Amino acid sequence: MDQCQEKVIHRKQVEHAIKNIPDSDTLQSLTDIFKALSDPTRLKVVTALATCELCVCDLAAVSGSSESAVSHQLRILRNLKIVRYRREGKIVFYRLDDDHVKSLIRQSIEHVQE
Amino acid sequence: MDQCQEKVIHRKQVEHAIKNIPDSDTLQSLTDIFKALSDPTRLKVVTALATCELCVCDLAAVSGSSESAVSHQLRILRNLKIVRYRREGKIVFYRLDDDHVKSLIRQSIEHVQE
DNA sequence: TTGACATATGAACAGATGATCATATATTAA
DNA sequence: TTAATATATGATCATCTGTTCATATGTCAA
Repeated sequence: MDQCQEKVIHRKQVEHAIKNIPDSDTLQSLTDIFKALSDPTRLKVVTALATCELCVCDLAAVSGSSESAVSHQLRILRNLKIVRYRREGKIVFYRLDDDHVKSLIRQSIEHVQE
Repeated sequence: MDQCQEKVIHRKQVEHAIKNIPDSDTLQSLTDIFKALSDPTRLKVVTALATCELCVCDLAAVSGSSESAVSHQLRILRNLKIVRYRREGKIVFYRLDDDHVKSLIRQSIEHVQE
């Protein structure tokens, strides 16, 4: 936008295109959520949690990875507010924080399978 | 699924959750597309292309990165069939391959902005 | 053909990422 | 309190990623 100015060939279209790019906060949120879902372990965890709440041990079994690895990934998902958790004694149950991600994945699957 | 079997605490839920995880081909396609959209340069390029076709130089200006960097990213988007291109003389015009990604991003923006 | 321009690509490098292992924390039961 | 269980976390490390720089390719005009 401020570089390569004299080389821009299609000025009108470029200006229009720039307007369509989300503001940097939105852009950051988008890349965050896409990145969260771009790892197979995390995507398995999230799709599993789309059915019901599960504990860390369940999620390790479901995703086929170690409990430690899952726990690390759950922290990432927690920080992004993609999952919530509740503790019940020794066990921590995770669930999706809301249904946004669920419907996003559902729609993505439709796209991919066409 | 085949490891940590004796530690699984909620067998029923785990079995149900596993059924909800997409098959490995679908999973791969999903992580591919999410990964493609998880980089700010690529996401800017894709959202820009949601308005109209643009050449590499335009996309460099639009995304605020070098033409070389954009070209590298465009190859990734090309390989994933997210963008197409056509050459017109010296200039190569890129556009979205279909509207799937466009609507996916549109929906994601709604999620993020709520 | 030569030169200029638009784009593509390979090599290299810094930074990010995800798994593992060891260890720490939290909870419960004995 | 101690031991056992479930989870969390820090350090480490191999791998992956995205950019830059140099160079190659393709196209057109002179």
